[in-house]
Amino acid sequence: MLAALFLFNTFRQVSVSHPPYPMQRKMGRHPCSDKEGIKKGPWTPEEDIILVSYIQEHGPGNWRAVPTNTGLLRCSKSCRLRWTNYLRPGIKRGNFTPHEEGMIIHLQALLGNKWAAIATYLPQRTDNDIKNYWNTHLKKKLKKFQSPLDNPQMPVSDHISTVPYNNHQFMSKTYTTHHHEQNSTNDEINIKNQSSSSSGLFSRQLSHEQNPSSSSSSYASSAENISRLLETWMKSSNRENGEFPTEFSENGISRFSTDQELKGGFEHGERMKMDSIPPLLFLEKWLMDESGGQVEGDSCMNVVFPSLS
DNA sequence: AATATCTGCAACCGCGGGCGG
DNA sequence: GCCGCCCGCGGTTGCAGATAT
Repeated sequence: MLAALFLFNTFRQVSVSHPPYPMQRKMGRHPCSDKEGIKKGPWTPEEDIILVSYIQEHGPGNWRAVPTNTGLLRCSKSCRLRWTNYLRPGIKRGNFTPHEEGMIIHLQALLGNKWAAIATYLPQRTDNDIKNYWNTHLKKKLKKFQSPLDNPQMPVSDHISTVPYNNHQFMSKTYTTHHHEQNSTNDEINIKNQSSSSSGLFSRQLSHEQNPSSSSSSYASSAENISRLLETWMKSSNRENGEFPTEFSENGISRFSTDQELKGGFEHGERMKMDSIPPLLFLEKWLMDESGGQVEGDSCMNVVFPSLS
């Protein structure tokens, strides 16, 4: 337990003095809060933990009260954004699959830049992620095949269905079929109605939406997000003083592809890569080792997030 | 190796809708 | 109906890292 407390306290200190996140930077104008003492820019792991702990206890919403009740020096808007775009349970990060790409392309063609509406069909992705992916990847891809779009006789969906996406000709079959069943003034409701009576991709997606396991306030999922932050710090600490185990595997599968990966860590101010970070199990294992087996499973979580116990 | 340019994406801003007083 | 507050959305910014020169 002492080791665990040491871990948490050290984490707090390290995250403040040597944040793995980039230092706070200036961004745009300052209306959300021109008030003194309101912090902006990237969130630190410490802030993330405070926010997640609070939301776990009180649930999301009433964002205005969050900064007051947590002591976070952030405006309510920033808290909400951090939660919905990053810390919220069930968020999938990393590369978009061809399936997801197809969904986005076709939904964008149908709905326009209604990212929130599009995101409802990709429950694991945030509207911000989808928007970013569209602006940085898909727009360019589609541009390459823009010449057919100059033909005004051709429906938009037909143009898009001609895009030679690697392995998902399924897009053409499924989506355009649905699209042709309706006129050009489709809206979200029409799509839902269609999908509910078909066995296509939309319906599969919708069935997921109707059983949104990810929408429940699953602490485990939320903890996974936070665990990423912790693990990054732990990697960094390991590099500096070597007091963490160099390998941990579960079910015979190594959590780290290489020793170098584990020891790599991040330089101060280096930007964090969220994709390649292993789960909370590493933290559990280390706490267990350090505590002689006294801290494990839920106890681990209680140590890291004492407010939840 | 040094510098310039490009890319990805977290976080910001302003606007508008919903709601209660 | 008006006002203020809260929240969600879409567009934009600016930095870090990657890539090109």
